[in-house]
Amino acid sequence: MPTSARIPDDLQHLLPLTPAVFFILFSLAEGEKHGYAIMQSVSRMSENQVRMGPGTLYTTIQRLLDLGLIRETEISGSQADHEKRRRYYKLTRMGKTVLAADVDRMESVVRLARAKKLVPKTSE
Amino acid sequence: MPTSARIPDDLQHLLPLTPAVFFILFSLAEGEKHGYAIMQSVSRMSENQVRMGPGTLYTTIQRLLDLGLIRETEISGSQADHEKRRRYYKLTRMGKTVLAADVDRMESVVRLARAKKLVPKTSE
DNA sequence: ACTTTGTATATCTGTAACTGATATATCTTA
DNA sequence: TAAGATATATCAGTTACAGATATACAAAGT
Repeated sequence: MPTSARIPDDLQHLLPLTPAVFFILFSLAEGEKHGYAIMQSVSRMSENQVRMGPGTLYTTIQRLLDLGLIRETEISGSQADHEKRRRYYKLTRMGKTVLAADVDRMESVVRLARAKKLVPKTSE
Repeated sequence: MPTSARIPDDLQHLLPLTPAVFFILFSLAEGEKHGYAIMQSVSRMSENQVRMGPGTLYTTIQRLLDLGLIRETEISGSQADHEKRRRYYKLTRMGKTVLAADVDRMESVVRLARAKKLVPKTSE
């Protein structure tokens, strides 16, 4: 299994991921996107529970670039005019690893909660 | 089922819970605890991944009190001397509801991630 | 033709949340 | 009696986030 790399010490402190970071990484796990598309997909995925304005979006994107969790892609091939101003991002290998680690962590928290019957299911 | 109340608008913005808030509520879901015990249980539950110092702990406790998600309990009955300075807290009904909502949210995120195969499992 | 709405990125200011250090005091154990 | 664990509290600094504002172009309505 290839993507199972360990997380270096200087990124360990990111876990657990903050909601904004998590959703951006999670959104990019679907495939590469530009900023505005990330905003929309976060709204959609969270059923409008999470409202991420441009302030949070673009500053967080910048931080994730600096951390090396995402990177900007060179869009090749034919582009319509309106696509020229878009800036596309994708997860780096490290970004995938960090995201996967946090999903695993969440899964074990949920399992623990259910097992101990600490938390009743509210719906479904 | 009784604990399935809806979350009022003024608390909706708390979701998704920040890591610090989540862990304190989650820890108290096991039963009432004092602050120091919360710190220890967070370390234990997260296998030392989450390090919550006294700064985060006590300021977050104060915030959760103000929000009505936890409340201080009157410890009745016999107490050893060293227990007198402890301050015990427990989840309120609203605290349980908010925690349950966030666990549900996490569960659906994990399910979505696995279903779409967005995120490979790193271990197990 | 013009106005509104949507797309798209960026920045700025203020606030909320978190971090680490420091302080204080008691209890336990060596 | 000194050290380390228990226990709470506060303070100063930083990080992360939120909301507003700005810019600019595209699309669609009237």
